[in-house]
Amino acid sequence: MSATRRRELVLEAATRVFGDEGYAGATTDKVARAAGVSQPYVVRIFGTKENLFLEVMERAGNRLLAAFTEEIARIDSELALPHRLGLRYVTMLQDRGLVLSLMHGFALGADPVIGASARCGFMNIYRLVVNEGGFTPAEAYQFLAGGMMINTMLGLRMGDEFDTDPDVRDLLREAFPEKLDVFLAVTRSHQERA
Amino acid sequence: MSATRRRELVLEAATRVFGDEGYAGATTDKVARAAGVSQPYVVRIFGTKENLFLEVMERAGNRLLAAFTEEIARIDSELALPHRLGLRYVTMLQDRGLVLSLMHGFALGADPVIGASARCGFMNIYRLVVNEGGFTPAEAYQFLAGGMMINTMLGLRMGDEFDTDPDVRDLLREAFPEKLDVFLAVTRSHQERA
DNA sequence: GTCTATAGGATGATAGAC
DNA sequence: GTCTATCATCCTATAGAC
Repeated sequence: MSATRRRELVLEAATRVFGDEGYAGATTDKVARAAGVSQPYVVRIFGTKENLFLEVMERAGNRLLAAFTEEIARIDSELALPHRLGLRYVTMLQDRGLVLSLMHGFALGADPVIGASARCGFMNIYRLVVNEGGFTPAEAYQFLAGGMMINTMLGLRMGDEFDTDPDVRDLLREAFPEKLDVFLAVTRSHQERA
Repeated sequence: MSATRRRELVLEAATRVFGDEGYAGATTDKVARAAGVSQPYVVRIFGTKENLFLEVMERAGNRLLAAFTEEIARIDSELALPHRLGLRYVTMLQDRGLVLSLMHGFALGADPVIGASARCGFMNIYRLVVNEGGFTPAEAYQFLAGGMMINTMLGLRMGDEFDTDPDVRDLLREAFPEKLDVFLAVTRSHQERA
């Protein structure tokens, strides 16, 4: 297999593993097994575990930027842009690890390397919606706050309790006015842990 | 020193360490040194590292519940309750590790033990503002979303970039309409990492 | 490109003394 | 109550073969 193709496969596996276990909790061995290669080979490709995580975060950030950019460019919709970006974001949760890896990175701001990268990635989204999407700072804040709430619902696997707790039902209905089905499909399908 | 007093000291230290490094990233040895005791003694008190983290999360959740309960009971203020709870929350950021430890827990929903505890703690806050504070589900969602956004700004140590990036300034002004000074004081003081 | 073998360094937990 | 000593495990990274 070509180096770039293998690289991409490992990045996808790493995104899932980091999303579930966090940076420190994930191991290069788990990533390797998820990707179907040997542990030393993962290290060989990315140099260090830290670097692998940085690439996972960068890739996730770029995917979000690309999707939002695409949505901003659309002119065939009657819906308001904040609304459309929200729907698009929920759709992207299907790549569960993508958002979860970012969330783990967002909590590691104290780390000089990971923190710097995470801050940069976050601000890139802010800048996009303000500069290209025409959001006011207040609108951008509102939009990002909704996103962080969604991240939290995903991180908590809150969908697991949708059927058993009526309060969870109420809260999730509020958080996902139109895309509740997508959220539930994403959250409830898997169950892991070493 | 009495067992309960020592226990509390270790819990405080653990809250700081877990907040900075996350569950897996933190070590019982770092907690021990932060508390000024030996590593085996930390394990002796709490049994396992997992159990220590659970107690840290529980303690943090209870502190939030207590503060919000107190604020709900107040009758001498003209400000609306959501506003007052928001201000109160920002004040509590001074215990930086408290909120950060919770945030790390919120991202570990895939873990059967930690996830269950984290979901429970989160829903306790939701239930409090709905049942005791009289929030509608929509108001509760709005309130919690703001909280998650604040957590993210704290986790990212966004305050570090307040002076160097005008976009960060705009965003933080939006996130902390009145308590920006408190947030900056909390975020900028420390810098660590093993 | 990809693997096996393994070095080297933590880390959580236990045993047992004081 | 609290420590020192230590074991067993795990994990990142390197060496080197195919």
